[in-house]
Amino acid sequence: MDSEQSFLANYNLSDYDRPSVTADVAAFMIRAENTGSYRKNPENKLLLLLIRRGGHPFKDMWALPGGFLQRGETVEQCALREIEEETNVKPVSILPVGVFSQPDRDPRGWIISHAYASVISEESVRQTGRDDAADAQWFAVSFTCGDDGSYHLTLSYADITLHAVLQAETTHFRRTSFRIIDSGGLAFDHAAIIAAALSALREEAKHYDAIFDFLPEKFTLSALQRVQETIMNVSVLPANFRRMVSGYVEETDEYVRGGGHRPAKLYRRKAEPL
Amino acid sequence: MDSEQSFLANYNLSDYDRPSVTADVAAFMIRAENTGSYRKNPENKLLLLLIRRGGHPFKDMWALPGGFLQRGETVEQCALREIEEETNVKPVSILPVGVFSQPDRDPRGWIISHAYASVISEESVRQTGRDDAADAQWFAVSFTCGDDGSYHLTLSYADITLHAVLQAETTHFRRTSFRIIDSGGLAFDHAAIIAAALSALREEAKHYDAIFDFLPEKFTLSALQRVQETIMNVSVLPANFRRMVSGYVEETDEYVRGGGHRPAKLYRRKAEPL
DNA sequence: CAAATAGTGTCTCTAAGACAATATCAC
DNA sequence: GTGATATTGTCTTAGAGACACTATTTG
Repeated sequence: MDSEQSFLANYNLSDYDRPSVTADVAAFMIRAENTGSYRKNPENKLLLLLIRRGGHPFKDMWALPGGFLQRGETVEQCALREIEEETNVKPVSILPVGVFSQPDRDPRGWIISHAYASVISEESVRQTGRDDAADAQWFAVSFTCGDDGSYHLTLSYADITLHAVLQAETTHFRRTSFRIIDSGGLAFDHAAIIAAALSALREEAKHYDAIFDFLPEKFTLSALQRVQETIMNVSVLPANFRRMVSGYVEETDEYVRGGGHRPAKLYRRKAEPL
Repeated sequence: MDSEQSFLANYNLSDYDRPSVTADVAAFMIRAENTGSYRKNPENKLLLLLIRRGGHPFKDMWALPGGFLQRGETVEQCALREIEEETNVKPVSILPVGVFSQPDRDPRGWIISHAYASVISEESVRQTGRDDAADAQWFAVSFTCGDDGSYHLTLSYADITLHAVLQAETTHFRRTSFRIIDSGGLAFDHAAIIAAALSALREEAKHYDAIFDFLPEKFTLSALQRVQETIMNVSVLPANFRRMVSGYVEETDEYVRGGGHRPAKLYRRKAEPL
């Protein structure tokens, strides 16, 4: 009968078969683009960061940023590290999306991926983000649901357009997973990961939880509403939106002037929603 | 410049440092225990399956069933396999709870765990489950929240009582994780996994989504209500509960008699809630 | 009949959606 | 003034919680 200490001294994990473990991150940002008129408010575009693969497999195709889990870090820390390495920006928040472990999902071998969605504010990218790497680009996102449970994911940057088609499948506990019909030129199973990340992001936005991280500390309520509408892809009446978020924000005494219309009060996220 | 084929032929994943990967499952069951009176309905007990560890580390302590991911299966399939190996019952449903990857969580080394909650019906355990293994037992669960965000998890079976204390910590996106204050004699970080699984189960039960899996195909609405109340640890007025689940169930033409009171109609889960 | 559960009806309150109306700026 | 957004108020409707009431069985 041996002690725990001697057991552990003789224990060798490498006796067992092990997969490689990665974290892949769908990093989202919203860019406010000015309209022609000095009166009108800017229009929002939802953007997703993609990396052009330099090597095999899926060479020259676009993929989510990600990388292998390193010893001494958690999977979440790995995801944060990867996104920071790629953008030089610390994401405001990170959200677990799911584990992708189909044995054949990676032609290199047995690799399971932990998917995360992360939110990056435009402000932080302007301040510290490098936009110089040609292999990393922000793609405009369109994600629409057909009436038969099919989803269309369109990612576009300059003259590049990736169009993926997915089929939503409801698993237990009304969770949905996405089966790839057409990867649209995205590497690995990343089309399905992106779809899952967008669904997770929308689920959070429902409760006004992901939307603040896209904006600077102080914001107008209409800017917050545009973020909400950009993510959810539906529009809300301003009066109702104000009432609904009123519990999550607090006034400041500052205003935004110069818009050719009534100045808007700046708000701040309230620490304690209730 | 080499082709993708030759790249993959020379690619060797074992060049990289890899963790071991496990799935751990919190399997829940509800047992209806008859009261003394012939009139009264049975009382429900929420049960959790624990395994007494036969070897180091944490020898002789209680732990969640689980095991290493095998080549060729997904993490979810691994969780299902582990719970089926242990109980001889195929769980009705399985729910991802989180990934636990703190580097020091397992004294054997670098092991990351994928936690699942699963629901098993009492009926299926009575039919095919072996209850003979002395190292696998169903523990009665009590999980209560203090007013300061501390949680008390009490697991009891016969004369064994495990009492763990945890601190809830709200991470981003109002997800809560649990920090172990006192493991209460549970192995590894399983106290935190169990707390997370119970929280996830309650979250599902809010939408009447996990509760059907505890019951046989046909059930009375009051039995369904007792399941809901057992999981959520709150009581509801019968009239309101009936109205709220009315969209999720459909009538059968069968009745349960012999209860010393008005017979109850049996219901069935409705396939399409809306 | 008594005790217990099964099942229905209805009141109130709140929250969400729709919409009307006013306020305030820059040009 | 005009065109745009900012902001407030109110009407209606749907759903949740509370509660009163009826129905039905078995010892």
